Amino acid sequence: MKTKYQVIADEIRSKILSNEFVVGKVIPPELQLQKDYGVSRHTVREAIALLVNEGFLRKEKGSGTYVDDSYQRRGDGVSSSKTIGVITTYLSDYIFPSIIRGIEQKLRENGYSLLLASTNNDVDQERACLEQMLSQGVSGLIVEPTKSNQYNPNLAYYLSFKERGIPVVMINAYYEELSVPFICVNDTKAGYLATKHLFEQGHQHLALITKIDDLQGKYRMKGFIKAHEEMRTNFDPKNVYTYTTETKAQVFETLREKLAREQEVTGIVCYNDEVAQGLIQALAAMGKRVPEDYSVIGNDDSFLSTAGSVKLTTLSHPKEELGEAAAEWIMLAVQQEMTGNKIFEPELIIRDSVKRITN
Amino acid sequence: MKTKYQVIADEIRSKILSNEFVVGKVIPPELQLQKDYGVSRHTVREAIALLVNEGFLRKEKGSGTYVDDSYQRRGDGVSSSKTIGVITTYLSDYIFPSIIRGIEQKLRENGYSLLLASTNNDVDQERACLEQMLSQGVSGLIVEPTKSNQYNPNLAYYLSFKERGIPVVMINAYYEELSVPFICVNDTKAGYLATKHLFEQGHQHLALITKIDDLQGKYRMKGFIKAHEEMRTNFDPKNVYTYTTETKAQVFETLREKLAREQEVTGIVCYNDEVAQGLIQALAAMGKRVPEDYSVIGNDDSFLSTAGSVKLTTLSHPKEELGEAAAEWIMLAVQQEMTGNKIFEPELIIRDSVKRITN
DNA sequence: TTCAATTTGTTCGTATGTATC
DNA sequence: GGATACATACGAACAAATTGA
Repeated sequence: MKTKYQVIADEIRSKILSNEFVVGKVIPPELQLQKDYGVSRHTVREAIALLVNEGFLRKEKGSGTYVDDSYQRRGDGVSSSKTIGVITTYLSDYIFPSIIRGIEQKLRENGYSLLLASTNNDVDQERACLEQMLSQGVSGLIVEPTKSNQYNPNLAYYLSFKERGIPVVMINAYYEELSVPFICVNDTKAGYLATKHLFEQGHQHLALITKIDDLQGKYRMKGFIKAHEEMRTNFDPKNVYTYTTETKAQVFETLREKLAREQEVTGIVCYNDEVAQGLIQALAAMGKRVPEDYSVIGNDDSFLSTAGSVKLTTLSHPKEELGEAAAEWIMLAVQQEMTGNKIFEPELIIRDSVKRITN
Repeated sequence: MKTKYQVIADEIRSKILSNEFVVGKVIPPELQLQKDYGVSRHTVREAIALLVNEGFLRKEKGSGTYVDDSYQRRGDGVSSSKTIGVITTYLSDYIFPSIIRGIEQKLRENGYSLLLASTNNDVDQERACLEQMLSQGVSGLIVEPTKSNQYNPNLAYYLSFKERGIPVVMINAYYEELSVPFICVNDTKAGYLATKHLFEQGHQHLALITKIDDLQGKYRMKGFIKAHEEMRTNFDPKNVYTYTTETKAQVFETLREKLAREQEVTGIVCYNDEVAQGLIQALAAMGKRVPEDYSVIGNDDSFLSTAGSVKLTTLSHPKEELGEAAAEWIMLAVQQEMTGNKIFEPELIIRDSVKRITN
């Protein structure tokens, strides 16, 4: 269990790293902190002593306790000169290993080191990762945002990087509230191409399964809608099934019931290959086959698209290439050479999960 | 005027420097010093805290306060940096993402950072990685050895870590020339269990495909041989097919010719699931089916074992758990608490790629 | 310049928790 | 298990430096 003074020290450290306590300014006096945290002055002093030792604070008798930044230029962390931080949601799943591989490869070729952390798509863990990167003094940061379509409580940390002149680039998605450069796939187009392909194969009533806690899901839905508009077709909002990281496990249960009632639907656009393969299994459990009974289309061209019993029609994703692009971007940015956003265009990859329908 | 605790600290420091308090020995406990100097315990603790900070003393809870000599090598690598280097052969392939995930998870939970690099199983790249880790000043290193069964030209670097007091632990394999602690799977047993299972299912003539540039392949072969000895059966050395990282691509070509000539062989033990799935595809191209024509057994229980058309009978691998164990080991080692090697025992996982033969 | 308020520094006392031998 | 030794936490008092009225 953490001791009181450690907890208080952690909180103060967080406030420093998120720029709530600004470098060079005083923090509240001991008496105030004592009241704030409901502890004795001794305990507050222990916490402060810890942070002074770490180089986050500096005390001046009679005046106050000031925020210091000497922790950055101590031989403590890694030699910050050529270290790039990488924060992703997941490490071992899906296409993430490929992206990380692309980043690592490129960085090491150029003599940079890679400091890695993952958030498991949880904002509290994201905060911990950001604090880690700030204390380690990385010279650049590549981030895949956590829950990019929800309000993010860690924006202060990102601003903190900006104020310290540490470049940040986002991959796969970005926080719309924040003007941070990004390297993404054109997800609207991906959703559009998937939907259009099903229309072209003669499907008239489509469903969509999409994730709505991240921006990719939102944009893929946007493409789904755009294709409908272009076809001058209306779609039934009931046929849009949404889920989040937390409800992922239950999505197929609710879907089975609903799909049984919607007899018209013949084509289903999926958020990604993982969902598409899950859907195919769920359909199989209902006695429905792909592509005979339903046409299904995935996204990301992951190993899952060719791993299951049905080879998925899907959309391409740059993976390694995206990782390499992010690495190159950040290395340029560290040398003060800023470049613009980069957007990869997805392409349709036709395999076996879509059937042509003729009326 | 000097404060009381400064005076006391000065006296204790003098006693250390004049060898009255000998390096490595305990100094009198707080209660005693309190009486000696006629002050409160708190004052004694202030004095001791000062000296601990200067590196003259080291406190051990429940035991005592010891004289330390770390003040002599200050500014050196003794710093409390909390960065662990991780070097693996591959990042995005096979079971490696899971292992890395296990390491990352555990390290971050405990406030450590992870510096990542990969060698692509190439010793030159391994050297670059090791140099990077040394210059970054990591406080511990987790390594999956590159070509562990071949002479390694980078042993000097590993010795360099040892000299600097930076703990190193190897995972999956180790360099036999080097006495470095390791966390591995019992690969001999894995090979043995696989072979034994085929015997038990009635197969009498077995082949082995194994990788011989790493130790795992060597040990898995050892298990293969051990099972034969136990069965008092001879095996034909012609039926042992070996490959290396560089010849991996061609292994199935040579195998197809040879297997066509060896009519007796009905069961094949594979180095891992990747090879097993490749074999199944190569056999399919010859018009042979698994398990009807050949029984095949994989290793590592990777996602590949259930991804293909045939679900593989294989052997378990701890993956995440191994990563976590490595992380825990290195964190203990950084705190000078050394523990021994750890060996995970594999278990047989029966799926569909082995057929029972009756004569 | 002085003075009072504020803030950190030093020192005492006491009680309880927890690791080690 | 019990004694020892360090760890955490509370409370109180006065000292010393700074700040701003």
